[in-house]
Amino acid sequence: MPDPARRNPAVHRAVLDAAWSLTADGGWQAVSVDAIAARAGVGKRTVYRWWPAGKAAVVLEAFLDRARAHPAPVPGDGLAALLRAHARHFVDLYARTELGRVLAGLLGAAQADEGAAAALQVHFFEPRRAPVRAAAAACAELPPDADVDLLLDLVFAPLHYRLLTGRPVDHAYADRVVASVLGGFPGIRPRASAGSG
Amino acid sequence: MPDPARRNPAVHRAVLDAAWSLTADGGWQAVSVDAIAARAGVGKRTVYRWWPAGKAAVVLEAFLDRARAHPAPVPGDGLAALLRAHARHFVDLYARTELGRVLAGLLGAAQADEGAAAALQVHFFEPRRAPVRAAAAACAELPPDADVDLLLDLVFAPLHYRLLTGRPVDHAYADRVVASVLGGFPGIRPRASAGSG
Amino acid sequence: MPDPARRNPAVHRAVLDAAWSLTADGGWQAVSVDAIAARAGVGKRTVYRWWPAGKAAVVLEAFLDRARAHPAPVPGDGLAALLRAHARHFVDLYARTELGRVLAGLLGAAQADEGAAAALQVHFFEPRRAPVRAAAAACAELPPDADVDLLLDLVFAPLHYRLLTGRPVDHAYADRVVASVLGGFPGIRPRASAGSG
Amino acid sequence: MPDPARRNPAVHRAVLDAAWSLTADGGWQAVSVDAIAARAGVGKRTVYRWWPAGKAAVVLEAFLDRARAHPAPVPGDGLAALLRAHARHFVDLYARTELGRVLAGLLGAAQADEGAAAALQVHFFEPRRAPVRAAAAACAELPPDADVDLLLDLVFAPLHYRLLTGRPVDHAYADRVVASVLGGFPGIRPRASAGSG
DNA sequence: GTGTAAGCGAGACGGTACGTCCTGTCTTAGT
DNA sequence: ACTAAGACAGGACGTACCGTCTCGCTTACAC
Repeated sequence: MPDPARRNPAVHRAVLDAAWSLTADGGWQAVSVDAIAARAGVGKRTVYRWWPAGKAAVVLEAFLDRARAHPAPVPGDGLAALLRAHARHFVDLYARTELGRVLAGLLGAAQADEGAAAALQVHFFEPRRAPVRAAAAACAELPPDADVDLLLDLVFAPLHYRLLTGRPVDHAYADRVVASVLGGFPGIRPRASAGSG
Repeated sequence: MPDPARRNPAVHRAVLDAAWSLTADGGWQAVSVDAIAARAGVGKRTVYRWWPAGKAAVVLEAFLDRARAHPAPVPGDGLAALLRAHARHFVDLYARTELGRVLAGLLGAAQADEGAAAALQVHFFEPRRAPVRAAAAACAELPPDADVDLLLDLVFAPLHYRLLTGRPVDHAYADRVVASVLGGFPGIRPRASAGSG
Repeated sequence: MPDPARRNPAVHRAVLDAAWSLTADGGWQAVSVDAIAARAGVGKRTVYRWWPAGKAAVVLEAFLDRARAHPAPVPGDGLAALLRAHARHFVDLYARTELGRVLAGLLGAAQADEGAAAALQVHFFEPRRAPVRAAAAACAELPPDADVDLLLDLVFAPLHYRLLTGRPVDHAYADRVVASVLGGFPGIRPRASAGSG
Repeated sequence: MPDPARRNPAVHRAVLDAAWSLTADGGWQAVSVDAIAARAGVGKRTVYRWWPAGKAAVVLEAFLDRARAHPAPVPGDGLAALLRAHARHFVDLYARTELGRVLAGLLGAAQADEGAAAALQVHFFEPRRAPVRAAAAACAELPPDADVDLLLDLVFAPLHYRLLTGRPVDHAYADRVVASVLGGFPGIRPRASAGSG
C-alpha cells in the first residue's frame, strides 16, 4: 500500500484523463491498462500501484471525476419537485452525455468483478442516494415510517433499467415515472369486484 | 452459414451443458470459449460454427434453456394479481437460483457488446414482456390509452435494479413494488400548499 | 507438449530468422521474446509453445542452424593435422563471424540458467567434441589409455577462453596452442636441479 | 561523480554483504539492485551512486572482497611448481567454494555487458595474471622470448572452461594440465611417417 | 456403392491484454 | 551533501483468451 502523500498529482491527472479520453473515443472495450498507460505516458506499474484493481477502478475514478462537474440540482419545494429534479438530473447526465455509456460499462463490469461492484456501490450509488434519501425523508408529505429506499428504487430503477437495456430516456419519461410513483399509475379504474352487486 | 439440419444434437447439448456447468462453478468470468470447448469435449471451431458471437451467445442459450424449465405463472384475476404473480415469478427465478447471477452477467456483457445486447433483447426481454404486456392491456382496470410499457418498467425495473446492484430481492419487496405502482407510494399526504392560509 | 507433426514449418523458420537477425543487429541483449515474435510476425504464445525455455532456446537453435552451414573440416593425416584443422575451424567460425558473439552470449546466459546450460551441452558441445574425440582416439600417435577428453580441453579451452574474455583469436594462436599441447611448451629448458651436483 | 571521501563505510559494507548473501542464497539470478538495496537497508540511489554500472559491479566488488581472503600461494622453486601451485589455488577457490558460481555468473554477465567485461578484465583477470606472469618470466627454464601469456592461457583456460561448462575440476586435473603443457601431452608417439620405408 | 461435402475433435496460429518484475533516474524528507 | 525510501517510465516476462485457420477423421447425402 503506497503512501498517498508521495503520489505525483500530474501522473494522477494524466492517468484519469487518458482513461477518460480512451473511453470517449472507443467505449468501454477500447480501454485497457496498457492503453491507459501508453496514452498517459506512464508505466503500467504506476497504474497498478494506485489502482490495484485495474481498469475498472481507473475508469470509475475518471467517471466520478467527470460526474462531479455536474452538481446535483437544487429543487423547489415538495417531494414531487425533489424527485422530479433528481430524475431529470439523471437524464441530463447519463442520457445526454457519454457518462451514460460509461456508467453502463461500469455496471456491466461490476457483474463480473466483486471489487468493482463494491467500489461502485460505495463511491457512486451510495453517495448519490444519501442526499436524496435525506431530503425525501425530511418532506412533510412522507409518513415517518415510509420506506424511503423503496421510494428511491421506484424512481431511479426505471431510469437505470432503460439505460442498461439501451432504450431512450428523457425528461418526459422521468416526469411520468415520478408522477406514477407518487400518485399511482394514472387512470387505473377500480376493478368491478366479484362482490359488487 | 452452416446447415442446421446437419447439426449434431449431442454436440449442441454438450456445449450448453458445459457452458452452464462452468457458469455454475465459477460464475461468469470462469466461462470462456476455450473452457466450454474443453469441458464439452468439442473443438472450438464447432462452438464458433453454431454460436459465431462467442461465449455470450452460448451462455445466453444455456440460460434460456434453463429458464424454460420454469414456466410463467397463471395468475388470478385482475391487474394487481397479474403483476404480483409475474413479479414473484421473477424473484423465484432470479433471486433464488443461479439464474440470477447469470442474467446479471449477461446484462453486464451486453454493456460492452452490441450483439449480446441485441440478442438479450430479442430472445429474453421481449419474449418475457410481450405476454405480460398483452395480459395487462386486456385488464379492464387499465384505460385504453395507458402506457403499458411504462407500467412494466415501473414494476420490473426495481427488481432488475436490485439484482444488478447486488441487493436482496424477495416476495415482500415485489409485492410492495406492485402495490406502490398501482396505488401510489403508500402514506403520501397532500402537501400543505403555499396558498392554503 | 505440443505435437511436432502439427508444427508449421514456415513459422519455425520465421522465428529462427527473426532471432538471428535481432542477434546480428543488436547483440544478445537486443533479443527478447517480444522482439522475436514481433519481427517474425508471430504470437508470443507460439514462441513459448515450441521453445518453452524462452529466448535462450530460440537463439541456441538459430545459432546451431547457422553453424550447420559450416561443416567441420576434413583434416589431413595425423593427430597434429587433425587438431590444427579443428582449432582453425573454430577460429574461422567463432572469431571471424557473428557466431562468436552469439556463442559467448549463450554461454553467458547458461551461467544463470540451468536449462540453457544443459541444452548447450547436449546440442552444441557434445556433438562438436564427439567426432573430434573419436578421430583423435583413432590416431596411432595416441597411446590407448590416453585421456582424450583432457587433450580436447587443452586445445579448445584456450580458444573459448580468449573468446569469452574478449581477446583476439587467430590461426597463428590456434597453431601455437596445438603445437604446445602436443610437443610441450616450446623452449623449456630443464631446470638446473638443486641435487644435480 | 560523488566524492569518495564522503562515502559512508558502513553503507559500503552493508551493500557488499547484502550482494554476497543474496548470491549465496539464490545464485546470480537472485541478485537485483532492488534486492541488494532492500537487504542492505539502503536506498537504490545509493547503490547507483557508488556502483553506477549496477548489479554486476556490486557483485564483482563483493566477489573480489571475498576472494581477497584467500591469498595467492607461495610456491616452491621452478616453473612447474609455480604453475601447479596457482592451478591448485584456482581449484581451491573456485571449484570448492561458492566463489566459482559467482565467477561464472560474472563472466556470463560480461558477455552481454561491455562495462562488466572491462571491469572483470581490469579488476580480476589482469591482477591475477600479472604476478604469475612475472614469476614465470623470472624462471630460468623459460627462454627470454617465450610467450608467457600463451603459457598462462594454456594452464588457466582449461580450468575456466570446465568451470563454465559445469564440469568438475580438481587438483588431479590441474596437475595433469600443468604437466601436459610443460612436457607435452603424455605418451605421444612420433607418427610413422609416409617415407619411413 | 461411392464420392464428396459437410460436421467434428484437436489444436496451432496472430493478436491483445493481463499483472509482475527489474532497471536506472528522479524526488522528497531526514540527518 | 549523503542517505532511506520509494515513485516513476520503460520494457520484458510468461499466461489467458480471442477468433481464425488447418489438419484428419467420420458421417451422410447425392450420384
